[in-house]
Amino acid sequence: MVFLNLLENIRSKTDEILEAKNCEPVKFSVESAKPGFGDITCNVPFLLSKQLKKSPQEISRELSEMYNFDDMPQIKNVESHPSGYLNFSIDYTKFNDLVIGLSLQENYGTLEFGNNEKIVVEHTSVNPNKALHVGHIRNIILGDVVSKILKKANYDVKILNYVDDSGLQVADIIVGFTELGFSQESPNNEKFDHYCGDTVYVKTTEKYESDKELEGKRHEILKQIEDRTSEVSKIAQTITRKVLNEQLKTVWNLGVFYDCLNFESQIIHSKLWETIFEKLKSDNQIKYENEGDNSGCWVIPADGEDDKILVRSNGVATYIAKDIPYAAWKLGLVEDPFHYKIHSTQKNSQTLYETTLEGDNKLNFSGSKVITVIDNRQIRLQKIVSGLMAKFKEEGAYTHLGYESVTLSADTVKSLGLSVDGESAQMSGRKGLYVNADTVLETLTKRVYDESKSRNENLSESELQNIANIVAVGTIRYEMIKPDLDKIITFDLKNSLRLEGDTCSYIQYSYARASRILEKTDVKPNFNSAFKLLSSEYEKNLIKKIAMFDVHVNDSVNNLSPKVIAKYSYELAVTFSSFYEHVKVLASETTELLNARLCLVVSFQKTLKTSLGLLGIDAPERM
RNA sequence: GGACCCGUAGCUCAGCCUGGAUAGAGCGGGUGGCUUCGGACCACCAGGCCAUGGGUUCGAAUCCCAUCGGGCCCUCCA
Repeated sequence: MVFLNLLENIRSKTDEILEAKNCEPVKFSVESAKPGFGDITCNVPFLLSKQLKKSPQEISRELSEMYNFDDMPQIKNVESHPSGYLNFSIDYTKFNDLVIGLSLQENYGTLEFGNNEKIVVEHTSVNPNKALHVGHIRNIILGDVVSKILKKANYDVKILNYVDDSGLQVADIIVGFTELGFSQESPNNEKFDHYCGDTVYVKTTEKYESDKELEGKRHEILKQIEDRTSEVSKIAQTITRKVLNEQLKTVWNLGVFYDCLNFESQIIHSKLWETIFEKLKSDNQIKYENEGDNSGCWVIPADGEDDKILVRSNGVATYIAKDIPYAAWKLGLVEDPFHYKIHSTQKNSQTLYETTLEGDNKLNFSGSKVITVIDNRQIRLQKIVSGLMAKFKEEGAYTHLGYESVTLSADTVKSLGLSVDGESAQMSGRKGLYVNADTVLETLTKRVYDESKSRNENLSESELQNIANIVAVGTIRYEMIKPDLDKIITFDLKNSLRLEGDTCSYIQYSYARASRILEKTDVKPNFNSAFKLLSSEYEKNLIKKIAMFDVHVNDSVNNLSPKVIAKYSYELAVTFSSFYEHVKVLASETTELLNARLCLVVSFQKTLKTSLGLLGIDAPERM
């Protein structure tokens, strides 16, 4: 910890001063100051104004006299600003050594939040009947980055992907295969998930319009899928597995990996629901309706809303009745009915497990906390689930990490050969209104490849491919993480190809430039030296930005907010770019200064790499 | 009808959780900058009644209420 420590020390010093003055405790802030107002700022004079019946300015003056930084050499002084703030200045002649030293450590920015507590993150959870589209990417990347941030905060994170292999959407493509005669092999080597989504699913649901009898078939098929011994169920198993495996390839290409796949069909089969159902009844969490619209149903009350039906009058459980046992399983509230077997070895060579009802291999993928990443359209249901879990466990044990959906811009819709009313449109699998994740990644990779090739004459084919991949994946990730969770992302194919300004490639470029500096000199940075020579504004700004990494990690963990790290990475890159432009490292006047600056460049690189690493983005040496 | 989310520069957004100094970026527009580490860059200019109206407060883009505009959810569908 660097900056957080500094803030914490100033805070406790301030607390001591307030105590000495016999003040009532107040909740004041100590935070990094805006440029021109010192380095660190505290607003406590404003908050004491009423209590002490003095102006903030007066209090500020009084307090500023009472600080003593003998045990905090990194703080130079504190000044009382005419506005009333207390502004602290950093003594960079001391601060530099501390920051540069710590930034080299492997665990730089790591915080102790989790105590190695087990926490489950579930994300992706896409029906295995189609290819992933840009909307799914937001879910996947958010889930992945949140897991990485939690790991950085020392949680033991288990990542799950729930495979809904027995829903109506799956039944729809099975109808296509069994009733409409679609081939179970994709034509022309088309990726199987694309074939199922783009052709079978769209064509089948289209046919429902004109063929009501066919539409009735889907429910029949759905029933047969749920009977694991049926022929249809076996076809469904084969098809969904094939689609899932293609989906996983896409996900792996984005650098996302899981610990375990959970199949809905097995959850249904495991009778977990029956266990939970009894528990809900005996705990009086649900009630049986004898009259009214819901007569004959088991319902669960939702505050401020209509009751939600859990079990229909015909005795069949609704879909939310699948979510509840699964949530309870994730929290380890029920005896684990599953065994585990290896599904595959992922692209990063990490083993991926899957649930199975056979075998005897026991593993544990539950956690004392659970985070479920699902878009905000499901917020109502997720509230019911988390409300129930709070009653079984404790408040906050089950968290729904929600986010707004991804829509398509009018231009992008038109490029798909479809029409729109407004400026954007919700994606729809049925209407074929979506952009596949693979398509986006391929288009972007090509774009980066061309760009990089035009800038580098002497790079080999494999180097270019590697750069294109790193930058393309980074760009998609960055664009998905950067906006607030509550903001709709309007995806525009053309706009997504931007590589200038506030983009991932800008950030990565700053890293590549740093690499060039280090490469062009024979001097090996010697960190066993003093860095007080780094005294220009550009150098101090960069050091301060490097130091503030932990502040942002802290913020992003506390608020489960990945975008904080995206913003920090960009700011760090901007600060370096300015330094790069104004401080000519290799033209340094003395060897001491050259060495100090080279060390700063290394420090920057390490910090940026770690920060980007939390976003799952690679930093290229050259691009 | 009920629930939730959004509204900040021409456009896309940050800041709002945790109220405080001069409301920040990027794109687009305008100007300047490579005989010096890579121009995917840097430096600068123009552009804002922070949707509207009330309230709380010494102080509101930020908290509360209402209104308007946009989105989304609310099936014995999954």
